Amino acid sequence: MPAALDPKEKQAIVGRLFEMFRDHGYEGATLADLSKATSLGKSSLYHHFPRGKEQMAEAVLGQGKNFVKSAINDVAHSSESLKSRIRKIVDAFDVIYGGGQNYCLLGRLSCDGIGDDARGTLREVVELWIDAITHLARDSGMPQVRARQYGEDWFTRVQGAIIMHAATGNAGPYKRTMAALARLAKEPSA
Amino acid sequence: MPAALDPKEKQAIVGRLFEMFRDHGYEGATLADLSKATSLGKSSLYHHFPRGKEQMAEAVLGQGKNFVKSAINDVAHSSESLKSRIRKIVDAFDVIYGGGQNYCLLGRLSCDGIGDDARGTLREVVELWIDAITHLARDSGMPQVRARQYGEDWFTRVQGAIIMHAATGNAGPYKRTMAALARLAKEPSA
DNA sequence: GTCTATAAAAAGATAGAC
DNA sequence: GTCTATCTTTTTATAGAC
Repeated sequence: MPAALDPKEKQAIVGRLFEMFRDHGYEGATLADLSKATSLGKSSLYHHFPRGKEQMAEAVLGQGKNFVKSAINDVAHSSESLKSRIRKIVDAFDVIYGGGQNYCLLGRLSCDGIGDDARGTLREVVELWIDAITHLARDSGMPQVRARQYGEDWFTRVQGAIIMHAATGNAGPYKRTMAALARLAKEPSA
Repeated sequence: MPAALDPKEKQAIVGRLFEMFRDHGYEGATLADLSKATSLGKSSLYHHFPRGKEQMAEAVLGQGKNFVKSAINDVAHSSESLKSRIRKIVDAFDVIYGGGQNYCLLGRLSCDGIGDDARGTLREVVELWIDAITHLARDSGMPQVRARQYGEDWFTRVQGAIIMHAATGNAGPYKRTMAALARLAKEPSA
């Protein structure tokens, strides 16, 4: 059990690692970068993550999973009105993506050489995300198969929109993607 | 003029570099990797690309630009029927993306630390791509503003579909994205 | 134009003191 | 739990022979 410091502190450290992996990718984030970002020496990082970067990526994806579970999936399955759930979810995405200007940790790491455990968690996060949107689409009146496709395609559009912004600075696709989700609450079926 | 070998050979070398940058990203592709992939010693690579990886990435993106220009943009603006143009373009994407199983060089490098010249070329390639799809949408009967959005959003979906496949192995979004383009030829306006 | 050899820098990882 | 110091390996880059 190499963890024995305040969970709050640990979470804050993982949060800094999160930003580094998100912004620089797995290969692009060096130990020196991660050390500086956390204000911890390299040895301290190894104390908390004995298996090095690989374990740090796992922790970061675990935090991402917690976020998606609580701020996206749980909200989608809550008992609030469809409109209210969608608004909260769009807001959550806007926060984590800075209105479409940030990179996405999931998209970034999905093409990188992360370990098998991290990759498994990555898949779980994506599934939680898609399941949430599928549920919203279902509640808007779509039949199951179509709702599932909607969920997959909406995830797809978000990921692509992040790349679009990175490549050209154009945030239009991101905005339209969020607007499309909001329309689910207004149309009998989209 | 550090280039003085058969243009065909050079093109083949850049093609191998293309695959390495596409599959491993800019940071992830090491000189050792690139050397092995091209069957050229590191010194030989520096002979052809004196500024190292940065210049290699520029060459690779230049080749990508040529491809998008000739196999996508020129085709979109040709005098063939809309249906025929769309089929050729979908086929071209299927070849370069292996039916949605390959990574995309553009998406990959757009988040990496490439140099300013390479980034400029990257933007140009994306613009050629979007312009091509916009032109097809226009020809299908869409008004200009909507057609441009269609082009941007279609690029977005393709990029996202590549990430979806990388993250989960699901090629559905890629297939649906290609199918959506094909539908442009069948509907009076989509 | 390509190679072997080598240098210089950076990255990942560990030892051991405090 | 954190640090400084150190070590190993990898990566980038160059020199110089062929």
